[in-house]
Amino acid sequence: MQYEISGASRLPIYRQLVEQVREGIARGDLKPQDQLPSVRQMSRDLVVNPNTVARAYTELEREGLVANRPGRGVFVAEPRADLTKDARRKRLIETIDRLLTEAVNLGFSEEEVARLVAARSRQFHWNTPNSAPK
Amino acid sequence: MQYEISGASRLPIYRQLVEQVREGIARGDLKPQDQLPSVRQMSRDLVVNPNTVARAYTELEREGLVANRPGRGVFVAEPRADLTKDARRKRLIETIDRLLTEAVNLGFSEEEVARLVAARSRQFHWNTPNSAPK
Amino acid sequence: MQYEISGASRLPIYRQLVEQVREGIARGDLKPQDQLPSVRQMSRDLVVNPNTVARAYTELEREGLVANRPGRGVFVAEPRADLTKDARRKRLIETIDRLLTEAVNLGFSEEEVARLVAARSRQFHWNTPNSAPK
Amino acid sequence: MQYEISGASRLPIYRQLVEQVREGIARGDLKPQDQLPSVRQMSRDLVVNPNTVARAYTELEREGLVANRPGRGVFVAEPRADLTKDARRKRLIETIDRLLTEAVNLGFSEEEVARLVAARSRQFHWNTPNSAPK
DNA sequence: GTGGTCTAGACCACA
DNA sequence: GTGGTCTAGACCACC
Repeated sequence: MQYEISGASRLPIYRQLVEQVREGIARGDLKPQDQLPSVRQMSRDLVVNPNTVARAYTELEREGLVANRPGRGVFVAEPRADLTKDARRKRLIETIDRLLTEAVNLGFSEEEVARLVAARSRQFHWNTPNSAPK
Repeated sequence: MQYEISGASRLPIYRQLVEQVREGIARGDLKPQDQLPSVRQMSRDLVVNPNTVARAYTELEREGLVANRPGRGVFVAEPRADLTKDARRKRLIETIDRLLTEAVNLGFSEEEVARLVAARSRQFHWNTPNSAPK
Repeated sequence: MQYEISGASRLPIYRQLVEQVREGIARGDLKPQDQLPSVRQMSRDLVVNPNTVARAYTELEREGLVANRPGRGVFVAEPRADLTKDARRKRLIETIDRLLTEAVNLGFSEEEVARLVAARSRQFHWNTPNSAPK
Repeated sequence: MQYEISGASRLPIYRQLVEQVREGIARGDLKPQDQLPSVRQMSRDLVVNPNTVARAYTELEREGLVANRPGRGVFVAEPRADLTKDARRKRLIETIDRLLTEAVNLGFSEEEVARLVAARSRQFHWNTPNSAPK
């Protein structure tokens, strides 16, 4: 996978990295057990401070998306479901409401939003209903 | 409308206020020309500094969602749509991708997301396709 | 670039700063990716409160003219044009009418105004018609 | 002439009035010696505080655009030229530069601006070069 | 070092 | 009463 930080973004560098990994996993570009570049490698590639990369990895580990195996590297974790169905629903609904708020404020119609969501969905790597954690 | 701020949130107070007003407008709880609580009133209610409330209102004014009328109060503005279709689309798609990323990471299926989006949509106050800015 | 604020002006300090940066960009004295003086630097130079400078920068960011990169500084943004042609036209015409009103009240003739506008135009850094947003 | 205040404007009411009279004179809708509505009349018509109207008239008198004849009313003044040609030029150029700054920032081309200025000029009531104060 | 947020408290303009 | 501006000074996140 290709990582890049936009010096021009208002987003802190470490957050840009976190987002890219999160999205990489969601799109299926990163699969469980894939190894991420080492902190030093990544920091050289992107010309950023190693501390900044380490911080991004720490954040991702805290979320359970990657696992740090000391001495060997950082790997994409197996999907876990440490949250209850209810907690996960609640979290998703918050994000959905934020999306709908923005859509209404921007003047979109309900249909346009549904259509755009469906269109973008095709680019993601969905769990089959069966494999979804219960 | 009821406003509340949570000290526990990672979101700054003024952003929490902005979000709540935005959502109030999107849900139709706040209608054009409705008066918002005065800066001082709100600052007393929420026990925050008046400057913090004023900052939220200023931000909302810059977005065109409210109009500050010095000496008279702050009011919900008539909906405008100054942004090009392109700029608005781009902004929405970013939010959609964030949503889908989170949904996949949380283990939801494509259908579940579509269903939840449709369900939550009913609580919002959509523009009719005709009145939507082109 | 040289910045200066006049205590005698009826314009608030932060607006004076905003105007000067806007004009600097329009004249081409400030180019995309140029770094502006840091908040603290500028506040020392002009002997104003850092908050006042920060407010000017925030305002400019909301207009899309500069980008604030936390921890790194404030930079001139790449030109964007998110506003619809209509919204931009309306805004410009308001300013034009204010100009013409003043010109008439000051006793200038139509030709003098046109001539002066043309003369001053040469000092600005125009978009080529092709690169202008449609 | 018809006056109106937009409760929705961010501009103070008295300034809205000042602007309308200024523009009325510049467009030729108000001619020298025309009588303006009395403070009480105007305050009733627009449903605003008489103090607010009085304040607008005071401002206009200070600018020399109207003359208050105590006991008889407020009248549009004869065009005067109490400012030197140089002072008037300087003032106009400031406004022109503000216009050009905004035009460039909004992405207009030099030609578009010249065209728009010419178009709007036709709606104003220009002094003939001869009658212009020297 | 950079910008971002918040508080406390002051003074002004507007209605 | 309303909002708008400014200062002083604090603390935090980021690089």
